[in-house]
Amino acid sequence: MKAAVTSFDVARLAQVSQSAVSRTFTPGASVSELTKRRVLDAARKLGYRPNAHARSLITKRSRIIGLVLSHLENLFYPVALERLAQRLQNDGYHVLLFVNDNADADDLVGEILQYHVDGIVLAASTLSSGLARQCADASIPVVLFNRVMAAGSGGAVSSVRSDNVDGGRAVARFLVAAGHQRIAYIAGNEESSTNLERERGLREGLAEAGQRIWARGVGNYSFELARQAARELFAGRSEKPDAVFVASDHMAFAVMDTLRHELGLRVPQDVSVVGFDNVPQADWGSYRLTTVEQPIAPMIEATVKLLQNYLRDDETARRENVIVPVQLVVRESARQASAARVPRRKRA
Amino acid sequence: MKAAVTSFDVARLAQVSQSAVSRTFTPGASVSELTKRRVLDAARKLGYRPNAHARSLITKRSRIIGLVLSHLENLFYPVALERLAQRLQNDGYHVLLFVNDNADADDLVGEILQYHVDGIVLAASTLSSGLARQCADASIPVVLFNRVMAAGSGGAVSSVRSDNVDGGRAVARFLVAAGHQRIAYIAGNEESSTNLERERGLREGLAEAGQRIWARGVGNYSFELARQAARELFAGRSEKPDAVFVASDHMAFAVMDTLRHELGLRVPQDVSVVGFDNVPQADWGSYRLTTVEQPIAPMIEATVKLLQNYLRDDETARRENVIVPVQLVVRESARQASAARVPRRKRA
DNA sequence: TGCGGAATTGAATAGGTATGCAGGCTGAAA
DNA sequence: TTTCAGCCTGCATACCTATTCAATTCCGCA
Repeated sequence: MKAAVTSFDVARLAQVSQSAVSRTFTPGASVSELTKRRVLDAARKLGYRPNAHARSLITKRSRIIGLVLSHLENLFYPVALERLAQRLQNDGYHVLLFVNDNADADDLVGEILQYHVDGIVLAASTLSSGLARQCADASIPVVLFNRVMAAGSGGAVSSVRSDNVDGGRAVARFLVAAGHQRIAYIAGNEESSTNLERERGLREGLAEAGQRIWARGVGNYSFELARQAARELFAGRSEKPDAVFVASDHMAFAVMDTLRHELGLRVPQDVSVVGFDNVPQADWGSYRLTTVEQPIAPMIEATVKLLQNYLRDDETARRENVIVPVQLVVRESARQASAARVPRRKRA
Repeated sequence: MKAAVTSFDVARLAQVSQSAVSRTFTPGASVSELTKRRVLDAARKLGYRPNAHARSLITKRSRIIGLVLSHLENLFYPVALERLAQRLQNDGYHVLLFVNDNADADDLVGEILQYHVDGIVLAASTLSSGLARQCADASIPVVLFNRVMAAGSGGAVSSVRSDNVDGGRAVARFLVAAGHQRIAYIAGNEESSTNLERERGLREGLAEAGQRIWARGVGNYSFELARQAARELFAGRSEKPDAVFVASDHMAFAVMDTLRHELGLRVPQDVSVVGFDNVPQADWGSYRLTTVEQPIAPMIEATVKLLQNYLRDDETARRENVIVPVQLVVRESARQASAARVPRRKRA
């Protein structure tokens, strides 16, 4: 096993000092063209690369962003992950990934902190206020992606999310306009901010028309539980819902499959189904799901901006809550208002 | 901005030497219960965590695995990623993630090497032989996941993949047994080992029955291109294929949607469709896709084992190519042999 | 030719931890 | 009581790089 090649090895071969080597690899440092070239030559011959650990030890910048993720089976997250990683790579940052299927991420964040990351993005769980304060103390920006912290649990945690309330409201209006009378809701994780906000929006929107949520099930953002919820909503009732708003596309697919292939109902003729997220599959021919789009690109952009502002201004830009506007994408899984018929959105 | 808390701070508060602090956090080191407790107390009060960079600088072990990924929109990869990350976390390793949509990963691996990772998993692209040798020189194990290096391009690179040839052969036999006469193939990326092997298996299996691939399209593992390929295969021909083997589930969904909702064909009555991967969606009611299962759990297990063996034995366990057996999962997207009818596989 | 300022350069040090080494302590065996 | 092994402990050092500071070189200009 060869010993790792260090800047001293390169310096010796290039007949310069170690400082010169370091400066060659530090953008903006003062080195002449000549020595820079000799250093780069020697470095290439030896296969030298600066040691990121030693570097971040002294710079106090690791150029690593910690990312906590879960629900990878819901395409929304892989797609967001891909965008975020790409975006950060372009800025010279790297992603240290943690997958967490438990409730809270405290222990994981503990591990992340060992790496003295430059920032943390939480797209899975939320954070205890203790850990949040610890991150603030260490001047590490934390951004909650697609979720928000329970009020009162202080700490300097920012968040980026889409306008869930407005999305829910838009769905309510859309369904009411189409003449639906018995609108059901299938919830995600009951405690999650996304679910609470979407349901609130739905309720408010229905209230405008003097309606209420006619029936309710819980899918907990899981495919299987959403199937189960759909069965229960439609089984052994004299009157069944005539529309279902499902808190995520991923669950909406489960609901559509169950309605069509298990309960023999037609979508949208017998039941309208509307989802939330607009994942790629929503556009697929088998579903053509009407849904609320969470615009990933702006959400990622906002996330990166929050991190960078914090790193630049150091301490000023704290605790900002960005809300990105959403848009209803109308496809064919839900009945449309017959009066003013909207032209069908063309398929991509 | 508070200065980071170091082992010296903890030592001072706990009235011990810095060595004692270090030993407290080094499993198996020689510390008495008493001092250990005092150190842990002090550490908790100060919120101290060992600095991973400094640690890996001296240990020469970063406990980081570099992972290069792409095609996140194909659920096979997110699911594999989730499993791998979980598995490594349990062993105290962490994943440094790189997303790459270009052809080769050389520049990315260059960046990875800066972090002196303990291992590299490539699930996206493959490696130039130059970089491969450089990794070998640095004693960094490299495992190709779900792909294999072109023969001849030496270097100590291991690989884990499923038995693609056998899978292709199984599909051929299954389709032939069902009486299909005009079997088409829709390829993935033409140069990828997965595609080459799956197509070879199909060809061999058909040859057993005196058949050949009746028609062929290329989807390049993309949803949109697979749609396109399906259109071309079925448009303006007097005779159309009566079965299609698609090189990945992800493309197979596109093909099914196009056949059913655009070309008005019934699956499986008019055309049989078979995929490869067995991603979760294959079990969904709208597709019920007959497909070849790539068993993720064993593949992940093999990957981790390869890495660990290398790290343990240091230099011995190199260049091993693991092939995991596959299995045909029969659902309803393909016609079945009428003679010996197989009982339909129950839905999960 | 001489001079001042700018541009480069090298020596030395810091950053936070693990670990070899030697000394101190305890307890048990003799 | 003496001796010796076995634990613990602290000191000092190494890991690899970025950066400060002082010294040196370079260049144009008078």
